[in-house]
Amino acid sequence: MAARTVTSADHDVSPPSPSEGGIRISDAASTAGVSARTLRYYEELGLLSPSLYTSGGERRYTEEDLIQLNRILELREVLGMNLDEIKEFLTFETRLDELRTTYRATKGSTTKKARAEQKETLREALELNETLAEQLNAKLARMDSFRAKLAGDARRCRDLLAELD
Amino acid sequence: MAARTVTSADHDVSPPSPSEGGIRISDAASTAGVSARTLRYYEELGLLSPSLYTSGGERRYTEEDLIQLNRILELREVLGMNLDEIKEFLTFETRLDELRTTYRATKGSTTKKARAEQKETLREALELNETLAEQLNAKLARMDSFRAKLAGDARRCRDLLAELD
DNA sequence: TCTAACTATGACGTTAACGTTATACTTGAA
DNA sequence: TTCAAGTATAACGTTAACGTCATAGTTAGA
Repeated sequence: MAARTVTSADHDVSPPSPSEGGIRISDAASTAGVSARTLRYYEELGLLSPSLYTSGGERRYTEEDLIQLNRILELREVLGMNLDEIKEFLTFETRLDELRTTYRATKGSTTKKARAEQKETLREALELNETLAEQLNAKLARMDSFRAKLAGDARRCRDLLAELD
Repeated sequence: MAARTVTSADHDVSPPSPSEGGIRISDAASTAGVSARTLRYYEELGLLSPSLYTSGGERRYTEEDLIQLNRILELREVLGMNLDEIKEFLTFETRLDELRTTYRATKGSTTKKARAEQKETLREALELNETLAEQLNAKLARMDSFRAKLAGDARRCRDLLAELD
C-alpha cells in the first residue's frame, strides 16, 4: 500500500477522488481553461484554496475545488463581476451554508441570542440577494432588448439579400 | 443676430439643438455619467467624435452624439464588450446604414459588380450578427439559470426566517 | 536512484481604460 | 474689456488581473 503523501488542510473529510493524490495545478488550470498563475492569484486573494497540499508544498485540487472554480469563472464571465465582488458573494454564500448547517444541527434548541443573530444574518443575506437579483434583472432586460434589435437587423439584412436576386 | 460661432465637421445637416452652440464636454459627460477624460479617450480611439467644434477648438456635442454615447456605454456595461469590440460593432452598423442608404438611392439600378459587393457586405454583416446573437443567447441562458439559483436561495432564506418564529 | 517534467515563490512586466497634473488657451457673462 | 470658469493637449500615474522570468525545490516514472 502506498502511503498517503498528501496532507489535508482541514479534516480530510472526503478522499481525493482521481487516482490518489488530487489534481495538480496545471491540470486543474487547463481543464478550467485558465492558467496556473490565475489559480495562484485567486488563492492569494482568498477566492479559492486547494483542499490539499503535498508534504513538499505543492497544491493538489479536488473535484469540488474545480466546481468552486467554475462558479467563480461564471460569476466573472457571465455576470461581469470583478474579483472583489466575487469574493463578497462567495463569503455571503459560505455564511448561508454555515447557517443552514448550524440550524439543522441544533434543530431549534437555540438560545434567544443565537436565534437573533441567525435572523440578522438571514436578513443580510436576503438583502444582498435582492440587490443582486435586481441588478441581474435590469441587465437581463437590456440584454434581451438588444437581442431583439439584433434579430431585427438580421431580418432586414436577409430581406435586402432576397431583393438582390 | 448672433453669428454662428461653431463649425461643423461634416455638413451641418441638423441644427445644434440646445440654446445654440451644442453641449460642452463636461455637460455631455455628466449627463452620461462618465468623465470628460472618457469622452476625449473615446474620440482618440475613434469611437465617438463630437459633431461640432468651436473656432477655438473646443468640443461641442449634439443630442445625437449623446445617443450614440449611450449606445457605446450600453455595449460596455450590459454586454461587457471592450472598446475594441465596440468599435468593430459600430463599424459594422455604420456600413450597414451606408449600404441601405445606397440601396434606396440607386433603387436597383446598379452594376453587377456593385451588387456583388453589396451582397458580400450583407453576408459579412449577417455573419457578425449571428456570432453576436449566439454569444448573447449563451450568456442570457447562463444568466437566467443564475437568476433561478438566486430565487431559490431567497426562497430558502425566507423559509428559514419563517421557521424562526 | 535518477532525472525529466512539474511546481513554489518572489519579483518585475503588461494591457486596458481611464485618472491626474501642468501649462496654455477659450468662452461667455458682467 | 475682463476675468472666473471651463477647455485642449501632452504626458505621466493608477488599478485590476494576470503574464513572464529567474531561481530553487518537488514528483513520479523508468
